[in-house]
Formats: sequence, structure tokens, C-alpha cells
Amino acid sequence: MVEDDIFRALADPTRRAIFEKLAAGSMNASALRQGMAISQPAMSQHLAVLRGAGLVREARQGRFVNYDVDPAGLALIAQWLAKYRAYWPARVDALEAVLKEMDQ
Amino acid sequence: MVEDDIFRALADPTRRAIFEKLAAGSMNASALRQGMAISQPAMSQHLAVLRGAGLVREARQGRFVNYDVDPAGLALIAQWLAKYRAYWPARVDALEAVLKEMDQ
DNA sequence: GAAACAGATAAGCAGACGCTTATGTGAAGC
DNA sequence: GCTTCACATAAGCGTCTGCTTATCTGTTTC
Repeated sequence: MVEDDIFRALADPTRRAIFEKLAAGSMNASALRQGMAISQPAMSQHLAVLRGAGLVREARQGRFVNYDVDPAGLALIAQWLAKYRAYWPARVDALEAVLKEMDQ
Repeated sequence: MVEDDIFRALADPTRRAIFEKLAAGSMNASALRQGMAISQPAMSQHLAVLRGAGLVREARQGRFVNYDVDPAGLALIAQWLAKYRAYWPARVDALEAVLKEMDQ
């Protein structure tokens, strides 16, 4: 299951921290490691998990590998969350209604 | 961390299935077990995890315990997700703008 | 109050997770 | 082409998960 990978990836605080850093701007693995008390292999493994979950994308640039947030993963979470919109605060529900009007 | 609990709770497919069932309507543990090939202790343990994450609430009713979706947990996910709205599809972003107008 | 029932908790165990150290791979620079 | 650098992968290890069976707690019913 794809959702398994996404939620499992985000269950680790270190991985969420990495993701948060990437959300502020794309970076390579070394830059990500700055100020994070984490070994190089650990970072590589975390990035592999995030990538496998569709939360992060990679792009080789010479001998660096640049990572950035993959909207696909976030979209899946939003989609999952939308299934339970009945339980969201009324304010968010009202927003949904407006969205539908906008689409028409 | 609260988010640890939430994402960890949802990382398990069985727990997501339980949550999905509860989203369709509140139920006691026995009813939840119907058609789920899961032992009574396992169900109890899963519900404890979901409850600990703020995704589910319980209410004693005689010798039954009724469970239902706790909006608090979902709200936290929505809040977490909102931090990365920059990466959502443009359509959702437009929606956010409308919401702000509505609030004023 | 004893039996029956809904559910929680305890203990134990196989498998998964996240880390470590060591080594491999691919590109850059001389 | 050899070294250096950025990163990935392999192997091993302690810890955590999710399951099981067995037992306990609390409530209803007679």
C-alpha cells in the first residue's frame, strides 16, 4: 500500500525534520545533514524511505544529488484526509463548498 | 511528539481499516471485529494506539465500549499538512485565499 | 453472588526499524 | 588514471511492533 509507505515514512521524527528542511528549499544530502547530528548512511537511508513514499524527489547534479519535496506524496495525504472531511471543523467544510462553486 | 503517535498509528494498515470503519459510524470493539480476521486482544491494542494518538475516542456504555472518530487527530494532520500548502496543487491554494477572505 | 459476556492487560515471540561501521559506486579534479 | 569527494549499499545489532495465548477487570443477568 502506498499509504503505508507515506505514514510510515512520516512516523519517524528525524524523517519529518528532513522533510521540513526540504520544504524550505531543495538541498543535497550533505547540506541536509548540517546541524542534524546524523550519520551520512542514516541520512541516505532516511532519504531512500522518503523517496520510496513519494514524499521526496532526487536529481543528480554532478556528484551531488539534489533532493526536493515531491507534491505527489502530499497530495496523497490530502486525498486520504479528504475522505474524513465530515469530521473536520465546519470552517473547512464551508471552504469545500466554495471550491465546488469555483469549479463550476 | 504528538505527530509521532498520529503518523505511527496510521502507518499500520489494520489500524487505518479500523479507523475507516469508525468513520462510517461509531461502533463498539466487537462490532468492529466483524469480518476483520483479527483477535480480540489485537483489536483492543489497536484501539488503544488510535486512542493514544487522538484519532479515536471511547465511551463506556454498560459493558460495551463505544468508539468513534476524534476530530482532534484529524485536525492535527490537517494542520501539519497546511504547513506545506506551498506544494499543493494550485487549486487548493486558491481555496485557501478564499478562506481568508471569508474570515474577514 | 455465580455465570456469562465485553473488553483490557500481561507475557512471550517473530519480524521490522533505525542505527552503526565498513565498503562500494560514480563523478570531479589534478 | 589515481585520488578525492558525495552518496549508496551491506551487514550486524539493539530496540520496537504487532501478533499470539492466557488471564484479569468490570458489567449484566439470573
